[in-house]
Amino acid sequence: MPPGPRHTLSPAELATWEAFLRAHASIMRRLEQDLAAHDLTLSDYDVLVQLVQAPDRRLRPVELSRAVLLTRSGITRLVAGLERHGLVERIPAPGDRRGQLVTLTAAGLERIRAAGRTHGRGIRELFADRLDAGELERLRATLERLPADPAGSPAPATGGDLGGGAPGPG
Amino acid sequence: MPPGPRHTLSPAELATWEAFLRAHASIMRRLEQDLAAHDLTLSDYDVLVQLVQAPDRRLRPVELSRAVLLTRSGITRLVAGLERHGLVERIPAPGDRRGQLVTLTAAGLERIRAAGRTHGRGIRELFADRLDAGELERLRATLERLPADPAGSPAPATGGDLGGGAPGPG
DNA sequence: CGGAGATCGTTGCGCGCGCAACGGAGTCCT
DNA sequence: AGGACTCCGTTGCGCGCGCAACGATCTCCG
Repeated sequence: MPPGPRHTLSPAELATWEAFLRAHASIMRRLEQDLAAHDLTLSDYDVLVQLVQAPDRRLRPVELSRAVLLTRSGITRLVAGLERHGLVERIPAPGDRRGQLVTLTAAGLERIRAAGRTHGRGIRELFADRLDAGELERLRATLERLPADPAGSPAPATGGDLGGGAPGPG
Repeated sequence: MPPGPRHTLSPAELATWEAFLRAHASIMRRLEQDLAAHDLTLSDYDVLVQLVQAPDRRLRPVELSRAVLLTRSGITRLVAGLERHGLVERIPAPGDRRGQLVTLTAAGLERIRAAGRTHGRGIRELFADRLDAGELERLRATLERLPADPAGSPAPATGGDLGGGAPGPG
């Protein structure tokens, strides 16, 4: 009974898969701890990064939810927290009375810059600096053959709010 | 001002890092959905797998917490859920009146076998089958150069319960 | 033996987040 | 104009999980 699609993972496959999980878990935990020193979660960080990169440093919540791995409701509450801490402000969106614009404050800019240095250093220590140029490039090529879908199944154009959902990679 | 340790991530580094995050997020979401069809979370699955592999298919909760990415309190509640669904039983641990043994029931065994097929197929589709043997081996070698620490900083032998914590990779 | 300290499982609390549903507002089509 | 969809941000609810603290128990050592 030669090859054909197996129904078990080979030891090599299993070992690689486990190394993948292990590496991700360890790195993320460390990065999370690092950001905690700046009083930020990883999601906070992602959102603030989107804001610094945005034109005029302002974005609609729904755009944030598309750019980051969070639903609209998650964004609502996260932004509320950032606002309480004075890192962002919410102003009514010009030309759309439903929505608002989330804008980065000076304090927010300072915070994300400081956190960004920490975060960048962490990624280098835990990830980038451990791989040489060739390894890095091969890793990228390999990873890009794995799934990178933004969300679950696409949405049929049904009724109300239903839809493919917000969470896409960050 | 030639090389020296930079303070920014190069575009190549950033792209690889992002591919890493993206791949992990997409794959995990899919695997989670697959397991939901068996009414299990990823943590449920991990715990059940530990049990099938254990001698006599029974383990102490504290051993589960060491084997899996969960604290003792997480294990308590997760096992309570599994017990409610009849997948495990808890019996007093012989020789240690503090603790118990979590044992897999027939239903639990059946469930983990079915879920295991689904899960294995998912990992193959999303991960293993997308890489050829050489790629897989190189990926494993690369990933094993990244952190794989079980927990945060090691614990000084202080007082009471404090300690490096339970969560180790799963 | 007895006491100090460590370990086990549990529990109260809080956080982060998704899902579903809502009212208000925009858009499109007749 | 007006009705039907669609989209926006918010909110109530529930889940999963860590942290810290507790009582019960085990262990080690004088």
